[in-house]
Amino acid sequence: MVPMTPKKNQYAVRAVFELAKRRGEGPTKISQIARAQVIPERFLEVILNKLKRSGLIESKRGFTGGYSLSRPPAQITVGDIMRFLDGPTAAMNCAACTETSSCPSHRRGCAFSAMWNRVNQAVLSVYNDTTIQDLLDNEIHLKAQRRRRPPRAPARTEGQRL
Amino acid sequence: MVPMTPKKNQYAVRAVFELAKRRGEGPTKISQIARAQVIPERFLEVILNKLKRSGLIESKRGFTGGYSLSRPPAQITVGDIMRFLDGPTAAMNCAACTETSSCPSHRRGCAFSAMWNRVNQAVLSVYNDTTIQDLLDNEIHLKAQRRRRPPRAPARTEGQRL
DNA sequence: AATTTCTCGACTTTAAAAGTCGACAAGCAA
DNA sequence: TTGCTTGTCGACTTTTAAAGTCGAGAAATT
Repeated sequence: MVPMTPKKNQYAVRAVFELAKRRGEGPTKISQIARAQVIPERFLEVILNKLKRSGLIESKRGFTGGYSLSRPPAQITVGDIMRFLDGPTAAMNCAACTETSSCPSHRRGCAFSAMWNRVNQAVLSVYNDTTIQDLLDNEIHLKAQRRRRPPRAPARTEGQRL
Repeated sequence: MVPMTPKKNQYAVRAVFELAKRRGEGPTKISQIARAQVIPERFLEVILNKLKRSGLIESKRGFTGGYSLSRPPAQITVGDIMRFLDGPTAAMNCAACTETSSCPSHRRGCAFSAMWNRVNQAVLSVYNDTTIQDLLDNEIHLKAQRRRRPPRAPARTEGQRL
């Protein structure tokens, strides 16, 4: 129904999230992130390397090396990550109407373009409204919830918190 | 950035849209729809055949055969089409947290699940709020606009109308 | 009967995502 | 300065799902 977010993007968000969790502990190694977030290490390598060029994260080599966040989690949105990964190319294009040939009435926006734009905008809004700090806060809440209740009870309040 | 809606789904919407345009003219043949909407004919065959089982469209064989809409365009939403095509399976699953193994904190919703849910919900809302009639109305508006202006002028009011 | 159309399942192709690798460069520590 | 450890980089391979094709058959129509 809703097209799945690419794994690469998910990994990227999770990795940044993990860095946020460990902020202040000095650089975190790829291997640590990979283990904590269950991401294929060699693949994560590629992702982080690319992500570095966004300026969102920094790296250091050698024995005490690793990655670290370059700004506070509250100042990084999921949208920042997504936007960088997919480049400005894929930013605003309508699904059917960008390629001249595949859309019968492509001259000046077809009957569908408004809808595709609204979909894009809707997704973007969520991403841009969600900071890494928000995700961090979610985790804390969930942990507290888990501690308070008997283990393994089915989740009750799902999907409300940002 | 925003994952592209599958072509199959786009084709389906466009096909239903085309049927809506021709409502009242008797059954429309696959070949006609394919030509009008620039969809590979043999592929459209598969799509329409499947879509038929949703009850949204009807078919008739033989010389005067073809497809037709089974309800008024105002009573069909894009969501109806999407929901049927992807089945109830893909309906509500979070990107990373449905498979036990791929998400480190999968027990009762991870820090991310709320966000993925919000994305899903956002997209769904647009789809469910958009009827085929709405799309029809868009087309009429665009046509009128085109007639009123000198040809090939750049689009001005883009992405506002439903 | 002949033609036209949809029907159905199986099949092939294509493209992108996902994942891997080897060699190298930088930093630390003994 | 030698030898670890870590990130860097480009090229490569694998896997997967989407996209598209096909042939034979079944219902209508003339």
